Amino acid sequence: MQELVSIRDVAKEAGVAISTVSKVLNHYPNVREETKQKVNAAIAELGFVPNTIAAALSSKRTGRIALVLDASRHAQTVDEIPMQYMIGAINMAKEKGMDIITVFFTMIAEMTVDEMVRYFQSQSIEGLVICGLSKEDITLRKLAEDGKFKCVLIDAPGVSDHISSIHIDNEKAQYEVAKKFLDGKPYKKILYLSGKKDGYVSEERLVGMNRLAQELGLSVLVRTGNFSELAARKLTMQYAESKDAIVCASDLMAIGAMKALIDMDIYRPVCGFDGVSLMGYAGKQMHTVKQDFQRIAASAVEELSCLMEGRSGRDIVVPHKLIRIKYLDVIS
Amino acid sequence: MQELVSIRDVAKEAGVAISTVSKVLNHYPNVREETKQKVNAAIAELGFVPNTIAAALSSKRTGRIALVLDASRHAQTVDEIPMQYMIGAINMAKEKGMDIITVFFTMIAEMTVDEMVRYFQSQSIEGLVICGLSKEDITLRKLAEDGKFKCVLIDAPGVSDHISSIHIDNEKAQYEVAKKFLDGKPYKKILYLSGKKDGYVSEERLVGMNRLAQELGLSVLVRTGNFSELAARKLTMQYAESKDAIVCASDLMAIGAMKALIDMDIYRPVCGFDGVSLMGYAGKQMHTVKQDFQRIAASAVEELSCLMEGRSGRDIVVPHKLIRIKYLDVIS
DNA sequence: CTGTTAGCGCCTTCAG
DNA sequence: CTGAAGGCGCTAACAG
Repeated sequence: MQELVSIRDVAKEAGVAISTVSKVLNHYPNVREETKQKVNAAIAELGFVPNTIAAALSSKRTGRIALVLDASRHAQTVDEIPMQYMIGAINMAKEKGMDIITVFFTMIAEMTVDEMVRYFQSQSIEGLVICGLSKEDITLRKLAEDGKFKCVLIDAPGVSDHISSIHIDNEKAQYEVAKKFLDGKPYKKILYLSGKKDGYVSEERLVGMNRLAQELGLSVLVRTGNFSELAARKLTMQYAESKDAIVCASDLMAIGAMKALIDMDIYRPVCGFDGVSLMGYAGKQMHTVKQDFQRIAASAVEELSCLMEGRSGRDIVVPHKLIRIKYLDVIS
Repeated sequence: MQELVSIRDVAKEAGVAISTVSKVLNHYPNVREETKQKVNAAIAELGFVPNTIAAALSSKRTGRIALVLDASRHAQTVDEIPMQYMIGAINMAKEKGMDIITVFFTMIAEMTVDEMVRYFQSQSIEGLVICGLSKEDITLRKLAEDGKFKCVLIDAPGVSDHISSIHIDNEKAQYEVAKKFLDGKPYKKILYLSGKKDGYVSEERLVGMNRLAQELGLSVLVRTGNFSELAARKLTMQYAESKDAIVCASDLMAIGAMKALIDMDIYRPVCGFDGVSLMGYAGKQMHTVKQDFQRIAASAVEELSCLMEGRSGRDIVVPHKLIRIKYLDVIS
């Protein structure tokens, strides 16, 4: 019902062999310019569309990858970050001529490593971009390390021959944004809302914060907010009164903190991390790191395509920016 | 590198013919329970994973669909609605054993109908779920009507033998939410921020609003906000002062209006439409229609799978709810 | 109810 | 540089 014209027809039309058409399709080197022209003319003439399914079956290379992400971890939030990842990844995949499907953590959460392998194999997936793998996701971690699939981890370590890692310099970013926020100000007693207890990025950010504290002689109370807006809200209500300012390891927690402060009817400056536009809706102008999630995901897909061509895994650090963000506006 | 065990091996292991294995795999009726057991045992034993690529090539049925959506139309917003669509669609696709890819309007915006057809054909796509097709998207509309692909349109009309439409009753929803918002209140002069000038859903919502106005004897000033937060902001600044209340055809416009009112330092009640959680961040409690975008997308995928099995297109109206929403909370 | 036999559309050695 | 031939893993008639 769909495919009417096949490589066979093109070959006939161009007066060449099937394999020759295949060769020009796949940009093989050894084809005379002249025949290439003929073939391309025939392709255009017939409106031929190569059948990727058949190509995949034959070549054993599907060019299919999966974007694995968490769309539910933060129950109370909007979905800006995963959406940005998707946009970046999907666009890059298209550019690279790869096929990409999206898989949510929840869809595979209950599976064993083996079941995951089968699931992805049955989909003919060759590579994975995994966003925000946490230390607790041991099954997924094993899947990555297992070696059946090439992997790019966003915001998680674990480079090997078939795994790359891509992330910002969290330590530096936290240091810088907090410094810009605090330096030269009289705020000395800081409430720092950290992410996860043993989270990869959380730990790095905490190191950055501590380094700054040392440097500026701050006293920092660290509390674990689990990247949760609600937890941040509660912690703020509990600890903020006696502090001068609040630094958060994520924008979402910054929003929770800020909303809490409003409800408490006290003012404390708040500093975020991520640069989501949702920040602009929270009320006032806020300092934050700006992560370009679209670009990060795009780079991840690019890296994955390299891995699939045989290159070895590597560690990629992408740059970040510092901004202040407010409703409908961004100030760099 | 991936598929080690094939249907052939299973057949050998089970001591049956290849086609028999295929039959149990595809749940054909005429297989003796006993042999079915044997085959399944062999499958489990060998950890066999059917290769969907080969199956698709052979059967000419790929079970692949595309979710086509707009992730950029409202430049200034977060991406809650498209994300909800994706989650609903992807989960249902998995449940139905279908393969789903996401395509953004921007990726195909410049294409002709023909190019779109080829693009989807090359991806072996058999059906499309198109979200928020507007009257201006004539190329995409033609693609849908062309008949090469089964289509389900979310929030756009156009039922035919191969096209279904799915949406809430916009007229009723707008009537109801505005009624709940206004009935029994002294607000008589209403500013109504409509969506698009000739938009499908916009027109219906406007009808609902007008019906209510008639009924309650309201005077309604209608202005077109294009579903834009910024436009709503401007219109509010321009017209709100002399009005008693503002009714908006989308949550995003409601937020724009509300933020404007705050900046103007006047108070006017605002009513929204959609029920996005972003509303909760905008400041105060707001009335709104609640659309369950996840369910809508899930139903769309389900409907598409029916279409692909040969059923004719139809018009599906899904129920909506009315809620009041505020930060981290929903009041029904 | 089960096995045999052609392909699906393309890629890929291998001769020519 | 080009063509012929043999699959990739599976499905779908058709025989048996």
